[in-house]
Amino acid sequence: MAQTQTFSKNQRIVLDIVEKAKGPLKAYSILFNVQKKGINAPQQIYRALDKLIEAGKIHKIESKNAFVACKNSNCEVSKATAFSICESCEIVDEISDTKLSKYLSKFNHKKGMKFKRFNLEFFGLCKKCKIK
Amino acid sequence: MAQTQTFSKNQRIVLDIVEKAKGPLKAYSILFNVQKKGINAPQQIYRALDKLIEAGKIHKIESKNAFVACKNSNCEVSKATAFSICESCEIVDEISDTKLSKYLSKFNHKKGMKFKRFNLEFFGLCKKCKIK
DNA sequence: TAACGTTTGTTATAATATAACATATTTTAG
DNA sequence: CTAAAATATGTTATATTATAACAAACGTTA
Repeated sequence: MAQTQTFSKNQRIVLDIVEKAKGPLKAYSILFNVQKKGINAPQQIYRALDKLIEAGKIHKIESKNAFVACKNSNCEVSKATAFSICESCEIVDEISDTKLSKYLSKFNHKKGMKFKRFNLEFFGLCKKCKIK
Repeated sequence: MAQTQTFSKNQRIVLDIVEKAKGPLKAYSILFNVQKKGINAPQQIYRALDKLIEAGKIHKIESKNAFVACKNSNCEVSKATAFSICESCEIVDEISDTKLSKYLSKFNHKKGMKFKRFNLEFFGLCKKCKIK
């Protein structure tokens, strides 16, 4: 069941910025965006991001050290994420493909490791950048 | 055909360290390890790593900012990588599963993006850490 | 209301990565 | 062979990303 989560002031401010952004945001770019709202230090951003990631509201694009809002409204805990990243324009899309997600969630390592979480990042050229 | 690649002095030094390591190494830990060999600056490490990654000899574990030697001798260009990472002891294994690799290589985004490369990172607890 | 957990604010610093420039070395082509 | 081009090196400085540590405020809840 989709539990409505309650966030603190700073957490709401950060989530709001990331949700309104067109693409992934870097932590320090979030910081510059919220300085007028009284947030002054990186710590405050990273702390909020940590909680929001835990809650599945935000994902980290590891290869870019950047953060995006979760597009899958049902993705309460970010334990199965996949993204497509254009190497040219750097546009990032969250992939929500049930088959892919199921396939990977079922995947188990030979060496007896049971996976709790995965992150998949695809790289290529998006439609627009292919043409150029 | 497996083309034998030739590497420069610094590239060989860095590759050697990473290949001999038991697990992923951080760039600065590589640096400290090679200072006796006359490499003094991070630049030199990062430059060597870049080339080695391009050549598929080394992969970057994005979620850890660390580098491992490629275990798949046939993986000349690192365009399809998958790793299992223990969240407790941080041990990292390169997964070489032909089916998985084929499945993901064939995967295409709805939005017309053709993928050239992917990186997949699974997280969980390894056998040893599950017991503890 | 006291005790506890969580969030905030703040200063400082650690860790990761790149810029820029001067040389040197290796490779390629004429 | 040799000039030009490409690749690699060495070096200093700096940018970027992230965490440590501590004090104070807030908010539950027992």
